Amino acid sequence: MEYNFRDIEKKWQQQWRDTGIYRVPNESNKPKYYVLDMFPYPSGAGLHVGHPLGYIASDIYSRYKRLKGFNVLHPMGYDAFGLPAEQYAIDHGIHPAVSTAANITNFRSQLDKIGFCFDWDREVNTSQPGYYKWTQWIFLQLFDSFYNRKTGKAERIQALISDFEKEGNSNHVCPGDASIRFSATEWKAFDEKQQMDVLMQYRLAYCGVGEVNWCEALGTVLANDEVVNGVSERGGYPVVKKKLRQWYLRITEYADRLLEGLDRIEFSEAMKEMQTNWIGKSSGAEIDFRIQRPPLTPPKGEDTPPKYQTAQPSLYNITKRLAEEKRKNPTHEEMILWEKLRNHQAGFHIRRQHIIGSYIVDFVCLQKMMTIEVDGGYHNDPEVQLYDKARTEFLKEQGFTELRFTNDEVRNHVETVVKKIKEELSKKESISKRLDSPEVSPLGGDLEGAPILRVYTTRPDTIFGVDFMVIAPEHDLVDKIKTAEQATAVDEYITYVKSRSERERMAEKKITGVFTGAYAINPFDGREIPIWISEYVLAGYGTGAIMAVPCGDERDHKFAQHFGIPITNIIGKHYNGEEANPTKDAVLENSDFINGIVMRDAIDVVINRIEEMGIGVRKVNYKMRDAAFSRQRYWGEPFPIKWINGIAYPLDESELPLELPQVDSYKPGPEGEGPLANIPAWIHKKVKLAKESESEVSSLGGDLEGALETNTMPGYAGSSWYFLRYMDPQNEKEFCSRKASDYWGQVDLYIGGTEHAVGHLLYSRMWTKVLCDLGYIGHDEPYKKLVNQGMIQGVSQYIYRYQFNDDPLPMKRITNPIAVMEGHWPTLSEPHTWFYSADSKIIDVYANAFSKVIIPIEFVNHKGEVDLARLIKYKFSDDKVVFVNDSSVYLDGNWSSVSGIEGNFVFKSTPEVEKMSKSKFNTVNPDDLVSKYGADTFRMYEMFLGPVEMSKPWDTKGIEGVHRFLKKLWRLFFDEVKGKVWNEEKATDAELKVLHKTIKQIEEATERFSFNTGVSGFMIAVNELTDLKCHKKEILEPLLILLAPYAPHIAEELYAQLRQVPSLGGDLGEAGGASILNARYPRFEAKYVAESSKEYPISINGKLRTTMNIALDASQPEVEKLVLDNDVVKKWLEGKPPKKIIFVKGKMVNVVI
RNA sequence: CCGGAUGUGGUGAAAUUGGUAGACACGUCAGACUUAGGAUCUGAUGCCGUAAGGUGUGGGGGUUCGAGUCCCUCCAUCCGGACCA
Repeated sequence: MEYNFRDIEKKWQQQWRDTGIYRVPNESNKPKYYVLDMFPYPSGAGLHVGHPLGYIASDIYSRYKRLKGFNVLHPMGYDAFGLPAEQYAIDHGIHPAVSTAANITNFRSQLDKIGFCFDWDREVNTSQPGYYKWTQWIFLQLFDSFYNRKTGKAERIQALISDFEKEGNSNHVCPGDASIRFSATEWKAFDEKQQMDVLMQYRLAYCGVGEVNWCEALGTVLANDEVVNGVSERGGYPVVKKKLRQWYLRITEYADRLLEGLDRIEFSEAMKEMQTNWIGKSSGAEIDFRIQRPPLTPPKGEDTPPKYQTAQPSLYNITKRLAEEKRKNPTHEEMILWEKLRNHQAGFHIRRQHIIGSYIVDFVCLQKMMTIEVDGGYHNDPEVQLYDKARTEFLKEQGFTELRFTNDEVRNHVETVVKKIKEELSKKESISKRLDSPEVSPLGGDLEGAPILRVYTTRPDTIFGVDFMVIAPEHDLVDKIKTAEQATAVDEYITYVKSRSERERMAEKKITGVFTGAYAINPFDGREIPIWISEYVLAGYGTGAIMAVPCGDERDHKFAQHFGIPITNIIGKHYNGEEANPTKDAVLENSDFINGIVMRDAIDVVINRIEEMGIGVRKVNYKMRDAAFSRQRYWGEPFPIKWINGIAYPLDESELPLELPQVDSYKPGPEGEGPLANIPAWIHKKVKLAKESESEVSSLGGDLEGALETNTMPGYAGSSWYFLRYMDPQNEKEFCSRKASDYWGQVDLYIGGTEHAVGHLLYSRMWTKVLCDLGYIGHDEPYKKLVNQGMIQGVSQYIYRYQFNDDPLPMKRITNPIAVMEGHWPTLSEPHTWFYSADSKIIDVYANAFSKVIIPIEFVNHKGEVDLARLIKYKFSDDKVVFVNDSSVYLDGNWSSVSGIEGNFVFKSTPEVEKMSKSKFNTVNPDDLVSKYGADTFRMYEMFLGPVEMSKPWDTKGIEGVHRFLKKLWRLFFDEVKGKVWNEEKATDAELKVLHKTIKQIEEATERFSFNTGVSGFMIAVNELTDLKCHKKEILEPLLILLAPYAPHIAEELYAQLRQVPSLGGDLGEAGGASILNARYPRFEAKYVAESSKEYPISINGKLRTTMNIALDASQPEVEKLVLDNDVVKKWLEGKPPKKIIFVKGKMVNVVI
């Protein structure tokens, strides 16, 4: 009876399917264990041998845990939305759902052949409405939430609104724009649109404006990897940055919790490091510098811009309405005072209800930088007081003095009030008089709302080493501070920067920049610091401006050297004048009040000082940006959002799933919008809005006409929560019942590649945290342990082609190094392409004349020899080709020797290890291997290759060894001639020892995911049992259970064979335990492997010289005596006594001479 | 440039805490059985050397009775990130 793996595997796969043995219940008294593979995208290319590596590892572990008595969840499904299917649809007109379904069918059949224990009843597919209904639902939760920094959790927008109504936003710094501040009164005065705009700045899923890669020629938006060198990958058309409305996830709010959570999960240090770097937390300070600059030339003509723009531009549309409102409805007291102050009555121009920053002051004299407030009774309200305090601080920071009067004072003593105002005004210097002085107030002159230069630095301690400032070319200040003399140079530079692609900026390390003409003032010593513009400062990070400290920062140093900016040394001998030294351990010099302090300690001193002075704040910064969450594509989840009058309203949950419409074309919409924008029926689709929105909209006039969102969600939307859906995949009422998620909890083991280190893994961690904060699940980290599988690389094969160039007769030159015998060269009537064997010496000699040509690996045998006949037929059937090695020529199907020596009629290719991919012709299809060797062999060989985490090249050769092992195992049970050979005899001690040694070894290897050593453990066991001629059921049955996770089919078959005879040891399995899947894992018993003696290695001075068999319970003196009596030891001692004898019980003996 | 990982026979690799380096396989060589061998089995196989012996885990240095393993330093390869103040 032979090992007929084809029949066996087919039979058991069918049987397992029929009995539903892989179905996992959500209720069980067994402990749970959740094993998950990273969500595959079902690509059209199908699987190659690299893909199942992780699945096999997780399958083995799942089966192992099941045998160990766990209720194991091990599901599989498809991340089915994505670009490739969309591209295929554009190219072939086939609906992505159709091609995706076909890919899935193929994928599934490939997986099935390998014999995985997935519970297919739990299969999910992100592109099916039943699934993406819940993706949309979660999006709505994100949209309806904000991150409360006070509690450190996501909370409902409604809670935020009620806080706004009570106290404005004084307790909720706006994450979208920290300068947005308003009181409860102001909030209430905002109209619907203003309120919604403000809320949008808080939502965890929000809409903003972002830059996309827009390709005019293709009329579409391209992904980053579709843009190569500033042009489109397909077609090579120019790509520009275009601003489009985009959805984002406010993941930055979770930066700290994402960092903190890393301490609680078992990811590799490398992985944690990557995530930490990506989040990029740094702490330092934001410091404001006043800017000094010669006055602008007075504006000419009619269109004089308003002279005093003090409002914060981003909020202007909100505050303006509010100010107008207030001007129209002044309080009684405000009117009284206004009548006394208007028209220069106080000697200066006074304005009322004027916007400064995001605040509205009652009265202001801009020339004197003085504000006047009239307090009503409500200012006793604590929240309003808090708001007033913030405002006073802000105004003070801006250089304003504030006068405050009560309503009573104004009503009853208005003349005294006016007198006081006049006094104060005349006391203060006018800003016009101080324009040239370094004391100029940042809000003065014509600085048009851009008064200060705010920089972010991690090194405030270097404040006295600042020799220049650098602002990003995109910085708002650029146009406002450039001087007339520098204007042309600045404009030219900006043009130059715009002309450069991001790639160029990164690739070339050119030092470029331009001086603005303006100076910042060092707040501590009044030094004038020139302000430069350079592309090395990024607009998106920190404040888009830096204080440059050349002696301590390499880039600053190079910049200073390049432009000849004098360098201040604040670290004495630590700076050598040649290159910057970024140390924190130097003692500061030339640094005023921090002289003599170690830099590390000075950081806090300076931050405290600037905070006292009100010119800066301690600040934590993150590299991480909010995650873009929309795509201008068709094949993704539609957003359940309707736009009405510029406001985004969520749809009612009853509208979910909001299904993708059928389209005729997958072409992008106008202006880079997604294909959905082409469908009027989509845009105008009648939908029900969420309840509150519905009533708000109707209260505004009930115009429910609007437009459905035309963006779709990105690929990672569905994969950010899929691990939850597996727990409760058929639930139509919830994304996952709390009961199910509480039972299954975290994914205990997550296996997948490193390529998702920062994308998927961060996003799904964030989603989990939000869902946890909102109370939908009970844990805030999705994956307890992560194992990264290495990549299986392919081995590509190359041959060498001779480049003809202009030389029509290369033969002579090329053949020169070979001793060619006269008349042996073939006579060619027309030009041929010449290929040279990898071992040809000519290649070394004329290296430049050759180019490498990739050939499919199936034409190369294991010795590296190319099957030329097949290669020519496949690849060069239309070409005239000649193949040459060092002594022979292959032409027209025949080899002939061209040298005196006998022909060596082989043609070799050069192997190279590369990524496995279709384009490299180096893929190996698992289906072929499974049909040739069987799934069990394939599974074990993938594991045998090496540690799962490690990348390694695929080499099909070794699979024979594993196959041989399974056949050898089979022969312990059945002989080809004799048939059944297994028996029920009592096992010997030696046999039991092999078994228990193996139990221990396999169990330990499996526990630590060392599946390669697990496989070799089985090989050793089978080799040893073969040597012992052991065919005993008592030994073989437990061995099969050990093997079942690795090679389930053969284990099940042999187990069934053994069980046709009543077992001696009683029933090992549980209810319905006929299958080995339900068997109980054998218990290791130390007594069977106990030894009484050991073959000790005997070393002399640490070098092994001999071994001796010594009893394990021998004492040190006994051992010393034995060892010194040994001939080899005696020889080395040469009669002298040893200095020392080291004896480690059970390990070794070392004699020191 | 920064960060991470990895360097062990011809190849994939093993060596759980510092204790017999190369287990287990592939490949190669020799042999057996065979009409045949791309089946199966047996033996050999790190390198140098006939041998005794020497030498050997990327290079150099260190700690130790003893280092693939710990420390320092340099080099190479691969993978990420890109000017993050």
